[in-house]
Amino acid sequence: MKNGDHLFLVDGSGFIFRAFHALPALTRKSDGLPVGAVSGFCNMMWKLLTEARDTSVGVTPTHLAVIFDYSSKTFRKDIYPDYKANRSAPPEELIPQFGLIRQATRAFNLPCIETEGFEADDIIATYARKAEALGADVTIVSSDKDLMQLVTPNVHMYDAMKDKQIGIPDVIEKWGVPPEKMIDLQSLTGDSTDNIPGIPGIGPKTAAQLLEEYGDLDTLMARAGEIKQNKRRENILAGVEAVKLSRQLVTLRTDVPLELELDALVLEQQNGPKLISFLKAMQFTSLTKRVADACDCDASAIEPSSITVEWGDTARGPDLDQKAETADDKPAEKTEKTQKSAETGQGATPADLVTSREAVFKGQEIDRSRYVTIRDLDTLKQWIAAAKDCGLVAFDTETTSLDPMQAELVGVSLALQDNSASPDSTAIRAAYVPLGHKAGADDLFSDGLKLVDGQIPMGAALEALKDLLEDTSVLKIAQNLKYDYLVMKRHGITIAGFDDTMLISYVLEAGNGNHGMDSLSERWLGHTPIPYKDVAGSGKSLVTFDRVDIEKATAYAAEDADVTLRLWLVLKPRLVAAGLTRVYERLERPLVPVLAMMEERGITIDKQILSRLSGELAQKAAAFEDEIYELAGERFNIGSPKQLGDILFGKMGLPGGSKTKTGQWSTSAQVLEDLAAQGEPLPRKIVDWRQLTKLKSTYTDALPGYVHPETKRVHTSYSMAATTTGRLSSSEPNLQNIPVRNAEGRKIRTAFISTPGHKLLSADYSQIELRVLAHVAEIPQLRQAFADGVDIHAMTASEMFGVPIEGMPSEVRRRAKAINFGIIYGISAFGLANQLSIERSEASDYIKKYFERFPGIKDYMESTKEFAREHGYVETIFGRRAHYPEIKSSNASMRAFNERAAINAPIQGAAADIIRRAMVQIEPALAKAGLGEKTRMLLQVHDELIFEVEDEAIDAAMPVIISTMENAAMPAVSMRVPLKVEARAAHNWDEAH
DNA sequence: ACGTACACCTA
DNA sequence: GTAGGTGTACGTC
Repeated sequence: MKNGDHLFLVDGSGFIFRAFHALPALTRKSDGLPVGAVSGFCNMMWKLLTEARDTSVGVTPTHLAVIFDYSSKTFRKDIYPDYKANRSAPPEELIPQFGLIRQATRAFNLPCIETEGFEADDIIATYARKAEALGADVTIVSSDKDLMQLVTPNVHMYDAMKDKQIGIPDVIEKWGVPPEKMIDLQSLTGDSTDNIPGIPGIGPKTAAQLLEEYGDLDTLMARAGEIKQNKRRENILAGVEAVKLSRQLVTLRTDVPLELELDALVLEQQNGPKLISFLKAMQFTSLTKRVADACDCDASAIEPSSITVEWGDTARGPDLDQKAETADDKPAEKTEKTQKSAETGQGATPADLVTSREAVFKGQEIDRSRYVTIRDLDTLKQWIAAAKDCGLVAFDTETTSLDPMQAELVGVSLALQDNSASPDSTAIRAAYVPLGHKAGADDLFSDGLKLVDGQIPMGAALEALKDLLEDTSVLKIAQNLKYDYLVMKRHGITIAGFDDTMLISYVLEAGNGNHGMDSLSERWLGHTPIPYKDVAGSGKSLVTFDRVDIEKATAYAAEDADVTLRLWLVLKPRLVAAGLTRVYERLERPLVPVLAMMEERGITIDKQILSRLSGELAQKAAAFEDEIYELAGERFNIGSPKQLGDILFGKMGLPGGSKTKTGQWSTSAQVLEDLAAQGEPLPRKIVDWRQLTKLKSTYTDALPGYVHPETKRVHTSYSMAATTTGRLSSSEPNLQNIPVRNAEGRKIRTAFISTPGHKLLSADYSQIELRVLAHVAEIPQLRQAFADGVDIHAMTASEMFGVPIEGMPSEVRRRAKAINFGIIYGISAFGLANQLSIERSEASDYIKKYFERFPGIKDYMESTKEFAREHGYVETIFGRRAHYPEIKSSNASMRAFNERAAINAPIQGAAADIIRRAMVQIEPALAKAGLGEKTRMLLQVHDELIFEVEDEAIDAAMPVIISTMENAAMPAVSMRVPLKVEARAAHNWDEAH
């Protein structure tokens, strides 16, 4: 930097607050995301960059930086713990804009500067003085009086909102003292917003007058005794210490360590498309147009960029910015021009919210006496209006069943931040709206159940709630929202614009405990919510929620909403601070409506097929029972491992293979197979009997019981937050473990059928986990094999054993296949030996050989373990984390187990991420192809998606589904290995698979 | 009535 | 060797 250069220093943090209050409250059209300050910032930056010369600044910048506050733990806080202590939390609408303005800065290709321990003002002061010393001119884009001490003949300030330059005369005019006396003046006056003490009774006018009279602060303090006014003299004499402290606080530091030198701030060429991409995402149409014109770009050809906000972009269609996202643009991570070290941030940043929110809510007593019951429509409407005003409401439903497909709505609860007391109040109010509480004897001798008086009619309440729940500009917060989503969907309401505290917790802490509301409440709020059984009883005395009296229900239900809101306030900033917003917004939140729809659709099963199968299985099992009793010489309960063990290893004296951890003889299939191999007839029959009875009890007998009385279909329930790796789980019934591996079991799949005029279409990823492994561990041979489409297990065998692929014995391939799977599972010699029924030493040799042939695998395993030990978690290529808190356990087997799991998680988890992405993208892709009504996704089985497709649409749907799935990793991650999907359609699941 | 162990189904 | 859920037996309360 040299004489004649002109450095612009933009006070980013100051601008945000100023713009927020000064400019109209603009929100993004599509989803109500508040963007007023962002808009003001972008307009100002564009103006500065393109026409600064024509404004009152009068010069064009050669260097420019945007400076932000980073840490609330500044050196001022060390000097004076109460510094900025009475500063309130920023308004909710401002919160998402802090991050957006940083993103805007990067979109403008400008350095975005923040340094831990210092405020933006100190950084600005340091740059300004350095530049000045080199002979450059400086313009500080800010109107903050705290910066006025920096003004000199070469350093000006610029109030962008008033388009007014501020020089020495302007400072004198405004404050009555020249810039170099601003420190003295501020030391006397103090600053109530920053909690800087100063002298009571002395404001800017008096301070200026005193400084004029005595020259400077030191002289004034030395001669304070001469002041005539009694009160003023006393105050000043009593405030010597306060003035000293204040002077320290208001004096800007000019020695901040700078990571970016002045020369690094040189103004670079604008990247038109990058900027337009951001502006389009913000939906700033007129500025987009101006920028496009100026840089001669075709804005319509540029995709909106991926932006990350703390909350509010809920209504964004799942594919809106999907196409423009890139793997390198992760949230809250360093970019090359961002100086940032870990730790907390300024009142505004997520990191600071993490600290402050936790401090407020952890252990804060929850006052249930404030909960209200809403019994009339007017009051409900008032609450809804208040919710709209806040833009934020916690919501919960109370129903008659845990199954959302069966549940009848009994009431809803709401919780709001109570802003009536003061704008930054952390008080929360919550209410319960009973809608379907019933009372009366439910027997033959009475009139039966009657609705309790004092409840809003269901229809009217739903109509009012619909207005709130479908309004994307109000963020609905729920715990396990998929449940409430389905319940409300069945009542004609499609919730839009939401956050789910369960999913936020899952993204933050998968692997650390569960994510149910009660445990989250204990963990984060130190509060135990009323147990459900205290309200509805348990066991024999259990009643459905509609029979709970309304007063009790209010305490329970309102508390749920209250706790949910508190959890959100505590957890949401953590998400941003941890850089996990993207995982949450891409892989979790958009899946909620998708899964809800899948659950609602269900799948048809043919009860007759199952019933016939059940009969066959019963007969076959009975035949085995006779033979078993014959061979055993007595009747016993074959299903009891204990009794079976006594027969086999006690009475019959067979050689016992192994014991279970409780000391019982193991009767596992493995042990029985071994005995059968020695020529014993009984164990084989036990194994076969078990298989038959397993199929009967778990599938053919149980499945018909899950057929919904009205839809006549089976509606599974997916859990989004059950696994550590990111996989879904399925229950009631579990449709992810329907038999497939042998002919007898596969018959059960034939009972899963399509409705007339449709077929079931099954599309599954081929070898997805090995492909992920090839990608993450960068194994050249594996990548090549997948690129060439060769048999991966045969290739492995060939590499390891030197056997040519042509004419390879199946046993050789089988071993290689087991090893490949073993690798994914975090191989151990013990496990592999078990799997292949070979000696440990032999398994050990295989593993050694494998590592020699594929050294990248060993590297991957070691580095993954190291990462897990260091961080306590591992990450998928999409950024999802899986936590292994026991990875450093002193128990060797526990430690080894955690290491294997940690090795597996990035592989299994990435595969899970990929299919999640596919699921989010698939319905829009089908809709775009005009197949939305004809193709319905029904089930997910980890690497497989099952659709029900109209016969005539199958040929069109199949390529859409295949390409969406094969490209699902893109563009977030560009896989170095192709993904392969195989699909087939048939009348039943067995033939389709 | 509820929790745990065992066995076994899936990817 | 990874990740799940469910049914049965059997213990405890």
